[in-house]
Amino acid sequence: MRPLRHPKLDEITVEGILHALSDPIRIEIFGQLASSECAKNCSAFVHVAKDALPKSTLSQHFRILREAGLIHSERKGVELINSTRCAELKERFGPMIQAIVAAYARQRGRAEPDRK
Amino acid sequence: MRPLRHPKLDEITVEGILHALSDPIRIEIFGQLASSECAKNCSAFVHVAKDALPKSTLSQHFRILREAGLIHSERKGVELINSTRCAELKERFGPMIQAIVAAYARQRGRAEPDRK
DNA sequence: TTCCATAGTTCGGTAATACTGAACTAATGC
DNA sequence: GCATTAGTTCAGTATTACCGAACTATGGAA
Repeated sequence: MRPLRHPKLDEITVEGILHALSDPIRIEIFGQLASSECAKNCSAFVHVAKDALPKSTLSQHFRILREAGLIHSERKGVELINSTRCAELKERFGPMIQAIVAAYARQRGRAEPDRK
Repeated sequence: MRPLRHPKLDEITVEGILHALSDPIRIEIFGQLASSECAKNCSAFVHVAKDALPKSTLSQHFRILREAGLIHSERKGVELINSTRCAELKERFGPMIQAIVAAYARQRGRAEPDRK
């Protein structure tokens, strides 16, 4: 099992971030991680889509978020703990990421106005 | 030749915008359109990449930007005049788009600090 | 008009990415 | 040891992207 690759700050690009967040599942995962600000394992997101996600798919999505520099993943026993790198990213990408998450949250809000 | 498709405001999604801008060529095109705020034809962007772009490729990139709702294209004689839809997008996506363009401009700035 | 040049689009083949079931690895506990 | 849980890697298929060649649309010149 190859070690988890986390890019350095200066290897992170705008295009890479946009690509990572241009997938509905990934932006949903990142949005939830960013809003709750508490670390979560991968399996916590099995139901982000309407159909349960295969874990191989989920694993790829986390890899893409990680390699774009958006999240940090760390082994903790048998599971993987994921958290955002927002603090590190703040200076260079903070406003962009905040604006993206906010726009996505508003979009979700109007798509499902009757969430209980 | 099928007519140009411009999505309505409420058909435009965050993911769609991010996908359109997640390509280096497209974000460069959009950035230039947005910063100059003057409409340009497609061929004006043949040299956005270091190698000249085939026009079929360029055509696809403009289609993707258009169908994501980011630009408006209009036939004017033999050429296509492209401009951003920033005014329309302002309310729902303005801060996000501004932040993306700004982050990308800064990134370019540090990649080529010696532009003359 | 017909012909030609210019600006983009569409088509088709190939190359690169993405999805996901099955097999595998790593850590924990019995 | 064996079983369980959490996630990764592999491999086959499916989708998407790139780009040369052929095509379409407009405007001007002969």
